[in-house]
Amino acid sequence: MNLKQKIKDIIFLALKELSIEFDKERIVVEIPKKRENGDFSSNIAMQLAKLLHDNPVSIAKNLVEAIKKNKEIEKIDIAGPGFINIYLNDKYVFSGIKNVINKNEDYGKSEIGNKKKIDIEFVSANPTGILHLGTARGAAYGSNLANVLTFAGYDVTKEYYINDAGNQINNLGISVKERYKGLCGLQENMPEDGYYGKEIIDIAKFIKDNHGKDKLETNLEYFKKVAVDYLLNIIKTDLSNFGVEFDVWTSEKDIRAKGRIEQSLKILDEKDLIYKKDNAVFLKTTVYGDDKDRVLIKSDGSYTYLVPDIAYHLDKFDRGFDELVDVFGADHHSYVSRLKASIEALGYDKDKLEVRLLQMVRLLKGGNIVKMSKRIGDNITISELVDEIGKDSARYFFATRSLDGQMDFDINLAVKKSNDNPFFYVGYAHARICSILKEAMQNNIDINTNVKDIMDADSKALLLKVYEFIDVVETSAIKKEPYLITNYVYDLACLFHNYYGKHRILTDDRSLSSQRLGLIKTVQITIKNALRLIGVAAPDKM
RNA sequence: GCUCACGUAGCUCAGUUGGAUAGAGCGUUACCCUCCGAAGGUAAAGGUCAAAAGUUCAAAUCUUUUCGUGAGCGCCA
Repeated sequence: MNLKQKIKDIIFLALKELSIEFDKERIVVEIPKKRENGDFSSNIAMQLAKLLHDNPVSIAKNLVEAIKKNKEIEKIDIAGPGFINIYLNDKYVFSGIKNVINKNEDYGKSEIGNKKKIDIEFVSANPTGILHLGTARGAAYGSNLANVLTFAGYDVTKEYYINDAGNQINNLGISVKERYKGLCGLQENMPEDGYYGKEIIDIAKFIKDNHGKDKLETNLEYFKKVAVDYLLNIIKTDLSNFGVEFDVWTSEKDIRAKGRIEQSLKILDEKDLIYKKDNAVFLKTTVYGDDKDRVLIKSDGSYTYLVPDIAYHLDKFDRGFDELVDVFGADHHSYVSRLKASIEALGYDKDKLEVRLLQMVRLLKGGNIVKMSKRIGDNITISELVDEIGKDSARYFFATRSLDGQMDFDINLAVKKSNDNPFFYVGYAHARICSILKEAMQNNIDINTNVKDIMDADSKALLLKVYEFIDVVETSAIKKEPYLITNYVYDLACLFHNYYGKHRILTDDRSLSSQRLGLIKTVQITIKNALRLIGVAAPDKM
């Protein structure tokens, strides 16, 4: 149960009782920063002041009378310019402990998603190199978002789009072939826009080790295929080690083979949205708000990147999703308007596609910016990241940041300061609780969920924080901002550490001890569930 | 020049349906282990919320302008 939502309901009913018309969704209930301002507070009276031509305090007075009647409410104040501060009844609050413990790993789950089918496409890095730091951010985001949405009751598909056709793959094939020629003792002619990563040489070596010089006369298709397979394999392994798994891998080649391109072009042509100019074929994206029309077929007869992408989105829409999410790097932001325009041109609702842009990650080494480029190959790969600071620590780090705002990642600092990582702070809270629970078990002290003797302000504050989890999950899902989970779990850990310092859990009083155990068990469950959503395992001991 | 982000403590960042005295961590300083894990807690110091104007009971938050930082502006993807 979402307590904040419950308070909204109570206020809504009170308004009804006073015959005041007000949209329920517009009622604002918040958790005050200061505990003395109530467990929950609302500015509803101030919002209504203008509407009712009355002063907020007198509106609040009437509302308070109506709200008071609910048995869950202990006390209600009017403060300052007209805030309504609500305090919940202790008995009511503490009776929820049982529920949290019974639900255990399902605690925090919500139904707001209503099984809505949603497709999240992320990473989708071209198989022309190894995944680096920048893609790690997108990988973490997409994976966390999928977890949160699933927990909130959505039907989620995680999808990776493989650009395994087109120009870049040609370049890849050529690069590998040239490296191979080099290894075979021939003159190497690496193209200027080729790929210079170490892994390209590895692939060439791989071919040479298996086939010697037999493949020197083989056509480019062979090199392309070997390279793509080889790199995809690494990409899958690296993602898996980073805790990121996909449900669907869609290949551009397959999309082309299915005739999706011809199908898209036909639809656009029938709508008269295509025209020829300067020997090229243009799509009238300006009709749908783009700055200028975009080329679909170049004057040399080949497709631009936009064509297979339109075909791909057509394919996704036809698979029956209620909503599509694309996660792109900020360097593709100008692409959003033409993609949306294209979707509208196809006759689909462009608002069903939500594009999330993630700002760039800058890599620092000892305070200096390292230029990251897949072509040059000077970068930190995901696997190096996992090796150096650990999967959980890395995942936690990316999860703390919202998508907007670029981030600097100093690898030297990340390694050195690993003990100061907030992940350890949260993990430590969990480990501490586990340790206490273990100690209790050895002394045959059971958990008692029937709490009645520890209804002090600190216990209540801690428990209310636990209850906030479900609201955080819902907000995080609606806003598609998984970092809210990280913020929350940090706050929860902070409250717990504070509580631990002030209140001894296990004492000579066995009854009191077992009640406190019930309380901290809810904290442990919540931390564990929250961390699971961001792909991090909660440590039982450290 | 145009488009999109961002600018909050020395550093890294929360504060995003406008709300009460703007908050954490790191770093600095002083305390707290006879006792469930001190990878912790308590406290101090640190702010013109980039700047200005506007909207209103109320602005870090919304609007406009200016400055700064980053990304993009292709018949590349």
